[in-house]
Amino acid sequence: MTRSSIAAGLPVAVLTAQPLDGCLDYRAPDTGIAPGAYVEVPLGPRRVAGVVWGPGSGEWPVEKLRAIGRELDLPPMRAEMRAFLERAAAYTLTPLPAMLRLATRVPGLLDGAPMHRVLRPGGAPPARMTDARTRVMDALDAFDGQPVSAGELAEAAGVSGGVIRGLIDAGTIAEDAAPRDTPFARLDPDGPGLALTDSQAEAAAALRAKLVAGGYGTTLLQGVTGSGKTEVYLEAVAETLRAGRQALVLLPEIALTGEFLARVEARFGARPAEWHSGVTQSARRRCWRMVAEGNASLVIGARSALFLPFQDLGLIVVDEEHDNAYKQEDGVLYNARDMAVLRASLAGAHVVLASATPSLESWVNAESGKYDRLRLTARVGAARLPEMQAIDLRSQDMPAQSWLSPRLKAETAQRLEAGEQTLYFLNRRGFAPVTVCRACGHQLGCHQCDARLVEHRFLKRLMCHQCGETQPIPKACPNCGVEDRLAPVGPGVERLAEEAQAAFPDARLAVLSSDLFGSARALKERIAEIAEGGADIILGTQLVAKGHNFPLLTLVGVIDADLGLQGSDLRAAERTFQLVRQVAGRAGRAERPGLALVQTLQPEHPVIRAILSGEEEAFWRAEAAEREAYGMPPFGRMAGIVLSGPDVGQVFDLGNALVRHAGPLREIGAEVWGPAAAPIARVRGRHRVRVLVKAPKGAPLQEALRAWLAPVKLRGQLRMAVDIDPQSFL
DNA sequence: AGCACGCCGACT
DNA sequence: GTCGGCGTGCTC
Repeated sequence: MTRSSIAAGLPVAVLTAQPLDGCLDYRAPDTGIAPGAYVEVPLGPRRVAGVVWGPGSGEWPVEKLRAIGRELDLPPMRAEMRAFLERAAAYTLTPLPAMLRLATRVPGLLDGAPMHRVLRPGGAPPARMTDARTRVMDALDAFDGQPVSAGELAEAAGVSGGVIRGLIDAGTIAEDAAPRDTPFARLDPDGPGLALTDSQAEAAAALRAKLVAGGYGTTLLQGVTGSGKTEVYLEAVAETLRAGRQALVLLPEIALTGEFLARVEARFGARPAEWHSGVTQSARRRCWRMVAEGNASLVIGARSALFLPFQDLGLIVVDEEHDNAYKQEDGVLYNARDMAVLRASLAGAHVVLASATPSLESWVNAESGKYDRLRLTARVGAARLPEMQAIDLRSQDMPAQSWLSPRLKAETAQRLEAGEQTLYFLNRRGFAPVTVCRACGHQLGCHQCDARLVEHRFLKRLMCHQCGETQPIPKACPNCGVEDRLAPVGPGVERLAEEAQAAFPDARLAVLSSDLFGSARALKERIAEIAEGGADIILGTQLVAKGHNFPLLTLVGVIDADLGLQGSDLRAAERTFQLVRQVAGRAGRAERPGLALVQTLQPEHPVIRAILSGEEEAFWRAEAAEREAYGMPPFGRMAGIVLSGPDVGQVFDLGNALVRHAGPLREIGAEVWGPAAAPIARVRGRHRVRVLVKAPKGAPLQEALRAWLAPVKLRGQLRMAVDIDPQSFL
């Protein structure tokens, strides 16, 4: 029993993942119990998992307390992890139990470590030795004490299960129970890495020095596409492994993990643990338990891996840190990049934020010295940054409903001639974004959501990109009933493919769009095929902006650079800049120089100019100045309150009531806007309304929000979600 | 989250 | 009469 242990019979606060406001009090078992212990507790008619959070509140009469069921056979949750969950809950205004749920979302937590039977020599010789039996015993010897199941042994010896069974019955082979989940293979930090360039080696040395010094710190690893950021931060991982600590690498997209795992395996000689939505239940259980026991030294994962029970976390890498996939948009609303920094600061770990085009938040933190910064300015090997040029669409002679300019087509023809690849980037899935009736002008929309229906010609259906629902393409206009007058308007990648195929009939085309692949695996395979030359022209949505290597690619055409610049969203410029830069970075990664052509109607726009000139710092400075002028993040703080319900009037009434009683917000000098229709105004029949709050930097925003929202009672179907640091704030 | 309680419509 | 729809409320 440790010093902080709670003695037998005293009230104990236990946190469960049930959607309550906080802990419940239970009676400590006869042995006493220490904070952090994983326990099973009775709750109503059920038994649920929980974590001992500390001494009980004492608010519940002691005689009414129920006893803790039992302590689970798991290493206790560390104090720093409990602190992390509390701080994350307070920051995101999430109830603590919901936070715990993220940290205990693993199959079979209550079941204990699953066991299976393993075999070892039993000593007793069989009455009769046969040829098959000899092979089995030889095979068993070859396993040399490693746990082996009956099935594995039968396969190794080339015999049927019956032979093994006979030997077990004879006592020649003995059975033991052993945990089914085994430790991950030790990773060799000194395995063969790629040779580093001078600037890579310099950056790696700087990171190693920080890790050796120990303690919390955050480094922005800012390197142009193709500069080899991965190899640099893998050196930081190596240093963490040398110190015997655990490392976590977060990736924005699970489609990227395959390529990445292969790289890690080449560098460290074994596969690391994996944690994301594509991992099977049993692999998930093994990962969680091994991380908790310190038997997994490196985890490659999606944002939720941040909540794994690391014992000694030394390093978190957030790759492509600007990617908005790090922002969880439903359930608990958190930004994994920010939570990584929080967790590391509590664990005494280092954070590496890697990106070619950092988020403005991280860039500002590096400028102000809050984060360290390492730059990689040169591409590895012969690869050079592509030349970037604008194509002013106003000066190009193009027929209606066509999107490939003569200039872009001419360059493409040259690449086809030379056997090189071309990529057309258009961030629009489907065939056409709008379907309009030529008779009455009606635009086909989703009846569930306020979104237009997008024609998908491959599927031969109309799809709502909000709720994913599809329907056949109608013959008659649902508004005026006139037949055969529905026409697609505007381009999607599928339509662009049609135009490209017409222009280059002999070219092999590949369309890369998330909706065309049933699984991450299928997508991965297709990308590998294309990288090896399986296509001449690649047509892609933003999917292609994320870290895939196409060595034969020498020309990138950005079909519509203006797409992201519309609207008044302050983040739109940042996103466009990041996306176009990342896509352009795909060109000329091997020995051949690349060219990126950016089609635009506004070549004089500051964002387009920054993209073309490569004056990245100028772009960030200009963006930062603009945000500062408006008091926008990161120079001010924002929160969005999203209200939803089936009755639009009710939802607005609640919004108006909130705004009328915004006293606690005014007290901290915050501004309140709204209520207004949320950026996605209707989803699956639920109307969404948003109230935006903007507070000065340093104001106690969460505290004020709590005071403001505490009295709100949600009636009926009404729901409320608080989004701290929303991604869009138009 | 589950699971019970409770209060109104269409059946034996 | 009662079987069952799911709105509301509770779990130490």
